[in-house]
Amino acid sequence: MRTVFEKSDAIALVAEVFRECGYEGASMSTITKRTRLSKGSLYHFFPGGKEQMAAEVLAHVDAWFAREIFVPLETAEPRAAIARMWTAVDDYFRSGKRICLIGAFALDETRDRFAAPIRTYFKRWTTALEAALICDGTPAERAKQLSEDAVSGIQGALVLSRAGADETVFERSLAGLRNRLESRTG
Amino acid sequence: MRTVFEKSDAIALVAEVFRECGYEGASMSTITKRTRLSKGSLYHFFPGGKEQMAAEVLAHVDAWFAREIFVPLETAEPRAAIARMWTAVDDYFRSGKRICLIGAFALDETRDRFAAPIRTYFKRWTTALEAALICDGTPAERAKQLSEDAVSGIQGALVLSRAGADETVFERSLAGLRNRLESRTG
DNA sequence: GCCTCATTAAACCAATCGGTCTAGATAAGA
DNA sequence: TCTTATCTAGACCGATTGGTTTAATGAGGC
Repeated sequence: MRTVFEKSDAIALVAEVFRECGYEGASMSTITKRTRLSKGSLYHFFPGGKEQMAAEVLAHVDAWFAREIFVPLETAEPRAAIARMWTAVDDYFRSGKRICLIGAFALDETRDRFAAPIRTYFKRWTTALEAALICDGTPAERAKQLSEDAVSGIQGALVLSRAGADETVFERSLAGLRNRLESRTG
Repeated sequence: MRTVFEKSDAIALVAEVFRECGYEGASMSTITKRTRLSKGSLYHFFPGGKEQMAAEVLAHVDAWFAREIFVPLETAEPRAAIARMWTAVDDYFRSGKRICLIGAFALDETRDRFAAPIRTYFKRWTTALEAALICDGTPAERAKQLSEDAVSGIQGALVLSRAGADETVFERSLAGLRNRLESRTG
């Protein structure tokens, strides 16, 4: 049997495997099994092998966040953009059931392989949020702290959620972060 | 040449390798190289292999936190115990240069292997902190939220710090979390 | 000084790793 | 319809994986 994929499908499928297993934990055989893509297909789309797969997956994730969150924060009306950010985040991480690939890569030595895209992703997120807060009238110093708190709070909520202490912890944390951001903004 | 180790040394050394590489990323050859322990020694101390190493490392980390943080929160005077927690955390994570092994394990499928100790660690931390806050006069609902915020905030700060966006982000985040906890407590 | 036994070093193993290659299937253009 | 270029399946490769075994080492009790 032969099933034909497009590269964009392949990226999304491979992304999910990296998200679930991490870079080292995702072996080629795991990837072929879970994506149903054969090695032939994978090496056709990604001649650079596993490293290229991960690099393109990171770029794909970054592009999603840029489009849905960073650009709005950078260009749209601050309050609307921030509100949109919260719903996009909750949506993307499926209420804590899905983790942040880039955050996970940052924790172990995988970071060394992809240092630049990882740093850039977080830097752009905090900077964009900070700018939106300032634009909305928050003092610069406070805006910086609030934006870092929000982004790092999201990452922490994902860890706690995945740790399985509580099913509802992600939603609750997100609501708390959102509240804190809004009450200092308005 | 022959160097003799004790098991407790072995656990601490192996822990550092898991922390840096993650469970899957830490191959036996990586572990032998970085710890300078031969396979013979490792399998002598941990007949159950890599899985037993990780299990004992998790127990070792949990014991440290229990002794230095959880038990004080559960039994000592709340304010002193909370103050002690912050210094212990900053110390343990070396100002963000070291990550939380248990948090990292929670993110990928390694979690499925060690679900119970991972869940217990975070549950005990949040519960102990919550109890200390209540004991100090914080309303129950608020105490729950504050304790979750603090623990997840620490995990998030470690992610951001390792992502390398900023050298000082961990200290700054920790100070912010501490402030928030104290201002609502006092 | 001599045993004893916990501990170590390193050769060794099957299984799996990431990666290559080839033969065949198939869609699209001429 | 025939050709061509793209894509897929899976056998195959050497290297590395987690794990086992065996012989040697050496500290501590006698």
